[in-house]
Amino acid sequence: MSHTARETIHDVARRAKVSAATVSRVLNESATVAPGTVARVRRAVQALDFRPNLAGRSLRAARTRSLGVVVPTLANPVFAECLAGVEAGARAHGHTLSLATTGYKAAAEADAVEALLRQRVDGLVLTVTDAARNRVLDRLDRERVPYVLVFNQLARAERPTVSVDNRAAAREIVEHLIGLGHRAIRMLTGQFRQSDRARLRYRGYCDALQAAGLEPLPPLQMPFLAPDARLPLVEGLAARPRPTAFFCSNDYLALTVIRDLTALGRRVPDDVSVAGFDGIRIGELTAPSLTTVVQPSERIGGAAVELLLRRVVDTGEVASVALQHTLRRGGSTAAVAANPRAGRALAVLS
Amino acid sequence: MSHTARETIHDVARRAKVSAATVSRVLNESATVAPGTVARVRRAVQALDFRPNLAGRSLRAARTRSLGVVVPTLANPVFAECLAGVEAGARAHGHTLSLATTGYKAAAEADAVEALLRQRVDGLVLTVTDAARNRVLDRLDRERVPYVLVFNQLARAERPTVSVDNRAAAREIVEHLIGLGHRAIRMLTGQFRQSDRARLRYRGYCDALQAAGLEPLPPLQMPFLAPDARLPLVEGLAARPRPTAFFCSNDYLALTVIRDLTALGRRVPDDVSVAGFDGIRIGELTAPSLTTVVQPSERIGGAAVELLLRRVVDTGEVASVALQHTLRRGGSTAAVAANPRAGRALAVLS
DNA sequence: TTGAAAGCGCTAACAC
DNA sequence: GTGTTAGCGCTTTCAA
Repeated sequence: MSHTARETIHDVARRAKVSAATVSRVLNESATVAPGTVARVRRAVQALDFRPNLAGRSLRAARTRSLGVVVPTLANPVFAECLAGVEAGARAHGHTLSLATTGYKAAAEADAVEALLRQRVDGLVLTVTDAARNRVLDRLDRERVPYVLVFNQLARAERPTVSVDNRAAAREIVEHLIGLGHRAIRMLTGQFRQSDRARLRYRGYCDALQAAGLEPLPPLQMPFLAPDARLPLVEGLAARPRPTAFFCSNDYLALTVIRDLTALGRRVPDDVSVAGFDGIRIGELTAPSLTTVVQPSERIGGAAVELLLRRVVDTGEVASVALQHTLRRGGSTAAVAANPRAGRALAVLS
Repeated sequence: MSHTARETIHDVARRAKVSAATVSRVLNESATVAPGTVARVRRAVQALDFRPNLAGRSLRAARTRSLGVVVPTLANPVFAECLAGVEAGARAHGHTLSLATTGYKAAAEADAVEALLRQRVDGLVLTVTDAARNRVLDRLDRERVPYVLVFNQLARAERPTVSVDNRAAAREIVEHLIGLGHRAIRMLTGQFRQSDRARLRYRGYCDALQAAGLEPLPPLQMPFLAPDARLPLVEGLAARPRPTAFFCSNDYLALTVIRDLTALGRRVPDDVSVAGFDGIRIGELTAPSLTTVVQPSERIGGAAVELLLRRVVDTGEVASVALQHTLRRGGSTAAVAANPRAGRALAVLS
């Protein structure tokens, strides 16, 4: 054993000349204890520097006052921001947090959840690749483990989620691009298989184009963090009609794409416009700031914790929360002149 | 209780017609068990979908196979990147992770550590405001709790740390600025009280200026996330000599400063140069990319876990690791012409 | 190679 | 109000 063995509740009891049960009552304020006794116990706790062992407590009490969080990656700040919200919420409610990441892999999702359940977390906050068909979530349902999905969104609210309206939001930002005069707009996403959000956002993209009487183009799917991630982009640039704008399924991808476009000799926003989705804080700091859909990621995390701890979840009623998104009209989106020459957007900062 | 009670090790034992002790031995591979018995036990585990309760295990075994992480904030991606490294390391070693953030507040540091110790984590990875004089760390030392500091750096390696050589790295980046022709270079930092790293980096700044025969200027300290954070910057711009470059104690601050400078009508890098410290990934994606010192943040987190789990830490020998930094020469740092007119840097992209 | 028994630290049920 | 008792689920002696 590495660190020194600590006093137990019995040591405190002995010193305060009470029973262990009474110490427990004082510590948890779980029953009325005579003021004098409380004082003696508190003094003993202080004197011995007593630190309750939560393993003992949770074994007996069958709850841990801990929550588990499962997100695909921390490399994308949108998840870090959400995590910050979850952490603050958990702390506000006196709960601790266990964290696992999955790298967008379904097998890793199962492992992460399993590890968290062995710890007997009181609930889970997670973002999964596909919320609609998901063995892990099916299991959680069967075992009645309270959980809330964040960012994931379901058609008929089959599971508890906290998200924005992805489809409507995507439609809005693409309509914004269309409003700027763009006609050839292409969507760039991660692997659809890995993100139900991306699929919804693609539908929003289609909605916007169709409403404007334009033909939606197939999405360009990029691999997650792959070295040759630039290839699909080169294809996209070569395709006809020559795109004047790219709508990316998330901000992190959008920033990468802007960098790659620049490296390929295209000027953003002068030659081509790029819009994102997420509203990560860093996107505000680029100049001009990234045009995007802003999700309240931190509040999404906080709301998930509220749902979980208010026990709204395991009373059987599925509570799905849709939070409001906003648009950020950054300067990175160039307006296209009324009749742009094909493949060349005029640089008019919006 | 919310979720259904699960089978215990005794249920498995009964089904496999062995004792609980034998099941434990199979699960932990802690003793040789007859092959036939192993098979029967494994089958029973499968059939019952047995999930060991880690609370029971840790109570008895006096170890949890969990690590605690304490960082100031997740809003700054440098900590998220480090956390990703810690998480991957912990997972690779079969450990789970508990997370707490402190908002750079010493009181919150104490609370976070206390909560983690009640969980009896096997070790801690943390970034504190001040590693040299720190009651919480003193306590951890006294109680022989294994821990490793990340990013914090100490003069005489009094405590185990993983960091870059902050002073030398800061000196290098400032020398880079000087090499570009800058003479009036001002340092912008968060509150010194909240970051020993910032103090070391200021010394590196001073080193560079003095070596070049220039007079170091006092640092401009900005409050963490305060709404009036722009004020010190306005002062800084007004001061004489008029600065042509700012060295920021971290990238997140640098990006904020670039945004604020732009809002104040200064063009970066044309009118004024800005350099950062950290090398957060997003900084690469801005155009032109942020000039900065790159710390291997993810590797720092991973190395901390290695130190912790290799038990290098609690064998008494303090192991401090200095990892190599690199410079990223972004385009955001303008070179100053040989004899710049006062307060006006010429826009020559480096 | 396996089982029986004890106990890790805590709290809930019951008695007084 | 407070103490006694029992036991949460697991591992670790010890004995066979």
